[in-house]
Amino acid sequence: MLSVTGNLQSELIIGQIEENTIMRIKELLNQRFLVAMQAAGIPSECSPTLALGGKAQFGDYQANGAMAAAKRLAMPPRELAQKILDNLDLDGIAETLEIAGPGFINIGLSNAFLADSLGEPKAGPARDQQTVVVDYSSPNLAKEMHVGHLRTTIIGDTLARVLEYQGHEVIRQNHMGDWGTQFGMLIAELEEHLGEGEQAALALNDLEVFYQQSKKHFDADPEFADRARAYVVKLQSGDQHCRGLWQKFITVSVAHSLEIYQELNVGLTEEHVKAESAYNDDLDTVVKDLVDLGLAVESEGAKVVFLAELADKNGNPSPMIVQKSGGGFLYATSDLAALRHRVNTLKADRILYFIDARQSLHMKQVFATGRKAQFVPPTVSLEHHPFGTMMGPDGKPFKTRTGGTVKLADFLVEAIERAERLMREKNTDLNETEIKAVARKIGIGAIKYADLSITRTNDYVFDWDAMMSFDGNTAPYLQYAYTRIRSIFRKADIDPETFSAPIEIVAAEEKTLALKLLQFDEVIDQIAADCYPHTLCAYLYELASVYMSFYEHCPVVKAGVPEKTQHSRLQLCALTAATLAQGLDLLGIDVMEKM
RNA sequence: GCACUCGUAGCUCAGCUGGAUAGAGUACUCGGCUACGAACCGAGCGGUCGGUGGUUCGAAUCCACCCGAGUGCACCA
Repeated sequence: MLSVTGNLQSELIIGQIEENTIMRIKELLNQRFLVAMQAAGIPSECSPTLALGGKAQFGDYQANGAMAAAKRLAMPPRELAQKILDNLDLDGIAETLEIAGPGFINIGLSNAFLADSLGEPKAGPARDQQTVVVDYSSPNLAKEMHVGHLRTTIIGDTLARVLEYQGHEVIRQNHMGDWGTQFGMLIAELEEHLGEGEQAALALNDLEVFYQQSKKHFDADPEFADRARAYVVKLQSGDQHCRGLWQKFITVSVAHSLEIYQELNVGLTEEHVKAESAYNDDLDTVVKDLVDLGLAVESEGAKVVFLAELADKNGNPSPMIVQKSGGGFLYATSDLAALRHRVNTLKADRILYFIDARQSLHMKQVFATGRKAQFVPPTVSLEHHPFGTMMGPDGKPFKTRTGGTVKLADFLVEAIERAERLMREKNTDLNETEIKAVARKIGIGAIKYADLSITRTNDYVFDWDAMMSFDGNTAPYLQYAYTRIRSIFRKADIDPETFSAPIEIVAAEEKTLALKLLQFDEVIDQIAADCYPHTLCAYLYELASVYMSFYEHCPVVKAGVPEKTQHSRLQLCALTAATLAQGLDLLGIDVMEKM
């Protein structure tokens, strides 16, 4: 029963929901509770605080806001909960509503409501579309990509995909390091190789070896070291010869990175490369502007921005050098130039940085300076989303047996080989080419999932065996769940892409699966906001687990299943397969028909 | 010294703006295939949430202090 006010507001709010969102159950319940709470005379600041039902006995969702509101109104909480229920309209949505414990309201959704919701076509999200710049991967081109580049590349790519899925305009920016001091040394080395008649591509066949060579050369030969230092200056001031050598080096190194991206199934291509050197011509201006604004001052010969907002307890401001005493620029300078480019030219509403947690202070400094200099208006969101380090099974940073850095290229090869070996241990009826193709999807998927499924900000322990065990919360388990579903459709000789039938929910396992399927977009919303992809992994794992229970208890194409039931279950299967594939695709992981 | 991050089952990890008896996986012990793919499912075992105080109807979650680990702190990126 609704009061007049409640009814009006109810229509208003409900109208908005149905107009502009896909079915988001939590949002729907939240709105209905808000209306009921207002009708019950509860101040609008009080939230219904909806949560998933912790346990089966607590319902599908629970509203926990009555207790806080009761305290505010100095009323017995259960009494207030009852008053909310009296004003609550969940006709056709909830089947059971009960007050439990000190004042929890447990909501049991109706089977028919869930079934109908699954039948509705998915509307595209109509929320505000933003232009989002996503800065990720950004390897240093002086060396080969190594495992340290994995997290930024994988997590950043997932967020780019998630935001695109939501309809935002995503601009990927690969801020490659191609302009550091080491490049003097590298092009001096390259010059010698070319002088001996070697081809650039050959000399640079192994960037890691090449780097070590030139470093050794630099340390051992003072004359070479002097030339290297001179080349840095000449390069940055536009000397044609140095620029030519540099370009040869960069071309090879960029190509190497692009190969890795392709192998990793990451959506970064040449068009997303916006390397440090691209901002070279703007660095003078950035510093000049900072000086003119009085933000950068001379200190010990360098131009430094002192940030009082990042001062320590003793009041010492945090210094950030934007120009060296010798006149050279640092990465802080090019980061500021990039910031301005992203705001002014790319028109970003939101700029996301997926960069190692060790850069946190640096990012804070860059953001603070960008704000103070008004390079970035307050309407633009600047977000550093840090991540931890990948550790080996010994709990120390992941290295080769000999203690060296692990090249990403080698790492990927090993993952695929391990996947192939495991496949051969199982009984697979795939032929040789199929095994190769599937092993690639499994190996790469396993690596990415191992990384994505851990809370981003924590260090994580990487363990080949755990990741490749194909048991528990791993990519292969999800891929397996997918193949099992597709197998049902093969057996029934039905095309899951075009199949459509009404859903009828009877068994408990069917309800659990239906509810889980409907929660997909709630999860995606959250990830788009907080940039923690592990919640998507957790969701997909739960979905697959719930499906497996359904699979055990609810026969589909076995003998004796009535056609109506069979079709309903096939529809649940088709939706599960589609949701798994969609979710994995957002993680950059492929599925396959058989494995 | 200062700053940031983190201490949850033997191990690897979840725990959403404070909510009910802290959850998964793994390991270990049982049970389930004349197969919609057992690379699976089910059950059991396993916890003083680093410690001590505080805030309140209610704390793994918020605050303070301590212990322990990692990382970063002006001319590399």
